[in-house]
Amino acid sequence: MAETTKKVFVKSVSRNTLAKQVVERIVQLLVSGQMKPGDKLPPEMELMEELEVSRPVLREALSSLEMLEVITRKTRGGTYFNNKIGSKPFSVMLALSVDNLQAVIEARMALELGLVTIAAEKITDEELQKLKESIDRIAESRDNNYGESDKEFHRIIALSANNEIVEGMIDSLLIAHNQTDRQIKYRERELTVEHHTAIYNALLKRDPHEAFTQMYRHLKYVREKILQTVQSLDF
Amino acid sequence: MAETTKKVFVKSVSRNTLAKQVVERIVQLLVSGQMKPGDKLPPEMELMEELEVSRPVLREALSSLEMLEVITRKTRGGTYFNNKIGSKPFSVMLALSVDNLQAVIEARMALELGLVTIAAEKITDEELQKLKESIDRIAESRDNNYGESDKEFHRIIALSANNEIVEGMIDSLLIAHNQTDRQIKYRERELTVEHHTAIYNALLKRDPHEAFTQMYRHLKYVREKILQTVQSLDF
DNA sequence: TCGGTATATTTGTCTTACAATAATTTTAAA
DNA sequence: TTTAAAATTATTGTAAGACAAATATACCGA
Repeated sequence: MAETTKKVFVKSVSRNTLAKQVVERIVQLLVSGQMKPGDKLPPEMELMEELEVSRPVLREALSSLEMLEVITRKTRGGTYFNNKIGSKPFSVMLALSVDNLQAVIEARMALELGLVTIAAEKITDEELQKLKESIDRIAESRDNNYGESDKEFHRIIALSANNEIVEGMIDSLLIAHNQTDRQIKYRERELTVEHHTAIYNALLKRDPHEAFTQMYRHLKYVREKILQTVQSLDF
Repeated sequence: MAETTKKVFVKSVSRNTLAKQVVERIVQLLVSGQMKPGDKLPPEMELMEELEVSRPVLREALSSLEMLEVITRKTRGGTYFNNKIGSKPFSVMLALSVDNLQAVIEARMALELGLVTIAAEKITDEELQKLKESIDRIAESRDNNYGESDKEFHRIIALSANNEIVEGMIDSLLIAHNQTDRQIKYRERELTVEHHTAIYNALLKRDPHEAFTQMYRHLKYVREKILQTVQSLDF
């Protein structure tokens, strides 16, 4: 408590609240390797002393980290670093882009094009099997309400890339244009099945280029379809 | 203050703190279209009343939203919704994956493969010009210290896709394996220039497939190089 | 050994007070 | 009248302390 001769010099670009500094210091525990994902953090009382901040400030920092899904807190159970990146932060952030449908679609495009390429390198036989089943479900659907199976198809591919960082983002993006998706009147089932099958076959051959090519064709179609539909709704 | 007969029924999967609920409600203002990016939020006092929570709880929620770069706060200036998704949240979250270099690289791969494809549809002449300059800087560098120009090349392409959602993520990813990047002893300048030039030419032709192909070739090389290097350091 | 009960630890929420910042208004000078 | 300086005030930032709620742990009895 004696001296407080620090904190003088960085008056950096974006305002530095105490809570932000605390977040930064806690994150550094991971970056510097002092703590690892899954580790338990000290209780708030200890952290307050160690970091020399009041409880509200500390709690603002911890709340933020919890919202970012970097930590998990449980009453009486303590606070732990999570093991991998979560998906909710993305959906929250995506709220800023709700009125920019094109950005959402193209973000999804960008991700899926990359992921299908990597998936072609890695996909397992079981995943291929599940892919096939999701195609069959679409083909057999009598009504035109196969939206869930459609999403499932894309989700399986994303997961096949087996990348913990990007996994969460896909879901948020797929969900994001759910609303629009639902408004597409003519679901052209046969075309969807044809596209999906082509992608599936490319993955079966473990051919990254072909997988990319087929996915690109498919997503260009989806993009056009969605943007068309929205346009006709807005004007 | 009279009755408090609500909040009874959802005891959902992940524990619902008041702060989280407040975040959700504020985000809904955007999703429902009641408020738009750039809009000013009511001062804390009003929000407390409206949402019927104490100030610390409200402030935990606002802190979280600020950390997610969904809002910006300024002392005495008020609180505003931001206009687009930011990049810092990603770098914070990435802290959980510091020890998973492969995931970082492949996340970058996935994103860049998709982005270069979309960039090929959209890139402007000015951006092409800047790309060419960044290649020249690498070619002319006498030492082997062209890391910045290298990153610049990839950054320009990412920005050319002109997608506000993905923009932020690339920076975080490029920075993330900066450390490793720096440890690569043999920077094979000529090969880098050759790869970059091939990508540039594809973009010049606005050829998405060719752009993808060349970027894939390049990134496969980068991935192998980095993983090799790290392996030789760790063991 | 098992099952229930009590205890204590840890996170969750609220109230109040004051500090710091900067937008706004007022005042004074040119 | 315009401009610049100074005072005011609205708004966010930080702190302290108290109590509530939840539950992991220890304890006790059957």
